[in-house]
Amino acid sequence: MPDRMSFVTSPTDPIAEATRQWREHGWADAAAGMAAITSLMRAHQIALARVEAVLKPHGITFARYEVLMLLWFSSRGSLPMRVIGSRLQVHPTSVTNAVDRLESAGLVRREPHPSDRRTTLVEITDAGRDVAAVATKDLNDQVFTDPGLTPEDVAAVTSVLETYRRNAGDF
Amino acid sequence: MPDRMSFVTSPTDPIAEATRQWREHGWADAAAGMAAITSLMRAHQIALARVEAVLKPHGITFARYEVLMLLWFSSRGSLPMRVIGSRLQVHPTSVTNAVDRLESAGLVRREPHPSDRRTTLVEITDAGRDVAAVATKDLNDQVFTDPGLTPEDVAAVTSVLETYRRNAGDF
DNA sequence: CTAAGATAATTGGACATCCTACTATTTCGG
DNA sequence: CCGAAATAGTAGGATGTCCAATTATCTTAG
Repeated sequence: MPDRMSFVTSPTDPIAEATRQWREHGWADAAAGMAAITSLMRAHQIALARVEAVLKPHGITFARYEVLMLLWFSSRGSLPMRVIGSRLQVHPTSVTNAVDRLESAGLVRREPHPSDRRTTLVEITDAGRDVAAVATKDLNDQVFTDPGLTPEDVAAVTSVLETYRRNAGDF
Repeated sequence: MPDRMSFVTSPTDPIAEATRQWREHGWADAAAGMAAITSLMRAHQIALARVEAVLKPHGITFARYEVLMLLWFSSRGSLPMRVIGSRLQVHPTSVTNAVDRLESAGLVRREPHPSDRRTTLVEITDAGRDVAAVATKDLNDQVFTDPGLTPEDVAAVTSVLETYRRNAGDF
């Protein structure tokens, strides 16, 4: 009675299935790379959803959280837009977007740069520091402390992706 | 003259810097998980940009490419919208969006399901098969065959992310 | 010292993703 | 066998990301 029990059988991993297809079509040399990159896409989707779910009650997204933490950790509590974009490796327009929303929520404020009038400094507010602290506590407790892998696997994936990022010129 | 040579010094990895901050703030237990997940976000960004750059000349995005490949590999060349969403693990509205654009480009067509009128079948066209074939060749040549990591690292990251995905109920 | 080039930020447009309805079917329990 | 519940797909809205173009402001070469 295999059908009655089908709910306990593991469906095939779509990526394993794609790998099989790649080999069958004569693309064996590319199969492993395809699997790695596709895995990255899916894993990202899963991780992002988990993180966003924790942040949602605090009224921020991961993109805005990253901006907030960057400002929180900065010595003056403020950074130029440009620096934020370069640290987070996102397009200047994404920074504008994130800062717009953070500013509307009162978590940061824009200040003119004292010596370069092209530059806008983004400064974290007290409310921003509060949100950053509470959100970080929740993220640490609910996601980062147990991200869903063994500590060995966590270290392994971080290490390999560090190599990948360095090779890509990420830092 | 360290300043004159600064262009050859490696700037600090923002993730390594964040890890240091996490430990300093007493969140050592969460530091590794934070680093892993943040690495995943950055690596995803890099990989997606590379893939999209290759697909752009073919007039498709990675999201649409995945739909196209799923249909190409299917025995009948067609699948219900619902199945596409469940294989790719994306929201039904994302499938609607991708299929709308693929259909506008003539790469797929919507057909009524013969027995269930709620269901829409998406069928790949000849033009769709052509685009899938050429785009795959380019992706294999320009990205997947040499994704930017050693074969060992590629295997390692794929394996760990497979565990991650399985733990998350991805398959 | 001025004009050309570089840099900082923003605006507007294109896409992808999700969520919350909402409609149309199909399935199923009393 | 009929009405409630489940399922399939879509429309509208929010968010994030990128690109191209624009405005303002430095910087620098001649």
